[in-house]
Amino acid sequence: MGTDGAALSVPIRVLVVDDHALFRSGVNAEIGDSVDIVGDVGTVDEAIDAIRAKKPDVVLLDVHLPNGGGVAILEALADSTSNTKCLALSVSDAAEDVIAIIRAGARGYVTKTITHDELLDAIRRVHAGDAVFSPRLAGFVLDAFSSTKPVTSDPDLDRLTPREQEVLRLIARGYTYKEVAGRIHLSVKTVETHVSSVLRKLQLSNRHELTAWATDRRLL
Amino acid sequence: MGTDGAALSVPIRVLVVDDHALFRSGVNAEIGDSVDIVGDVGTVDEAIDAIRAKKPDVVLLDVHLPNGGGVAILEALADSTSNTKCLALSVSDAAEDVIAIIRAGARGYVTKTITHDELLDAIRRVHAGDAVFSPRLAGFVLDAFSSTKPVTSDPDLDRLTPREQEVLRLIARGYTYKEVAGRIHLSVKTVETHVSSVLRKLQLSNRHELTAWATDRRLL
DNA sequence: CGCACCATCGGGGACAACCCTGGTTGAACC
DNA sequence: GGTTCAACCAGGGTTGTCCCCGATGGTGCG
Repeated sequence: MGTDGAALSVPIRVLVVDDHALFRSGVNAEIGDSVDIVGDVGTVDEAIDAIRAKKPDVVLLDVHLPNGGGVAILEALADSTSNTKCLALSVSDAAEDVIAIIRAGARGYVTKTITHDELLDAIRRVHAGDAVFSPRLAGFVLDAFSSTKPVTSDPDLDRLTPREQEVLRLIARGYTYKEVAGRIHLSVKTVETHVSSVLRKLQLSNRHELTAWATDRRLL
Repeated sequence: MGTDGAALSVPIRVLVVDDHALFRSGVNAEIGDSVDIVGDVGTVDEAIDAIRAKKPDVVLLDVHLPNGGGVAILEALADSTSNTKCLALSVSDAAEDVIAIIRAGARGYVTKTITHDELLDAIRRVHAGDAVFSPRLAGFVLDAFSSTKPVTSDPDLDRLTPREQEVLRLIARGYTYKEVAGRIHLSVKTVETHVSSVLRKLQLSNRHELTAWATDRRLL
């Protein structure tokens, strides 16, 4: 069914980016009949130029390239308004590779162990706006995204008394001492005392660092 | 092939959470032969209790429930060390629903238009550690993840002179006037002047709002 | 050339932030 | 009953923030 689907409508215009010429010609031979391969290049700079010039529908993008890798290409094109989709294609199944290139804007990530039909399907789905991942890899992105390091028992935070934590939260949100005092019915001087001991206990020097500290731990 | 794959090995233990009893019995009838449905519940509290007690392999989780929805269940279980996977199952295909529940820790999201076989496949893949999405929905997560809304031509930002933007960046990072002055070799008074005009042009009242404004636009 | 705008710098003042040294109360613990 | 600690409050001082008023040069423009 692979070839038919593409041949019926306008074929998808694909650019292949990989620093190994043999691999590029392999891709060309495998899927060249089913999609319109508008070019194949081997360097970051060539890729950027080719994407700007030919505006392919989908870029088949190798992750590991000299001079910055696929991420460099995606970042260079981040501001362009084209609707070119990028599908990362790599031998690596390492979480950091996947996360880096997805964060840079790729719409999918498949390993080079993929079959002919699966690759065609992936290209079509990316072109249609879906995200495509080899089975295990999607989990990496979710792990990074859901960012669930609750750190329920934060040793630093535990050293603060309940009242100090309460004040900390309000200060980190940008309220002045006076506003905090009014909000939890204290005197300004008491708020100052609490903030001082919070700063001392956390080894911070001012409320700006405190805000950064709090946002780091997501206690807002 | 659906039934065979499950019957061969130990069947996957599934808990169904949905506030509509009819839907629960529908799921039960559809896939009860292929997986081991260890319970079906209709409220957040029941779900939390049931997950703790029965430790299912996969929770089929409705997104929209009274008292907090599926997100509340995921958050309540975030600290538990079980390896129960949650697959969100919803009528909604809204980006905010998808992002919220994935951020809370769900490992997949499919709409209720799914077919019998697709649902079984989704359950198996989630159980195996993959992430599963209905076609269009994965893109929502990637959009939220790659956080690439540079807003290169921000009209507000353009109204600032280059020097003002430079000072803005440093102030937003928490440096004091004195530190900014030392860093770009100006007098403190000049820094004050620049900050004042930045605050005036952006209609902000203090540096806390400025920090919030800057982080909003990711100019750090 | 006058004019607007930018960048640089200053004085003075009001207020907020931060630190220090105190104090009182109440609850918990030995 | 003495100790310890959280929570509350106060005075006084230094520094930082933000605003007002000004000033000087440089640049580009009609």
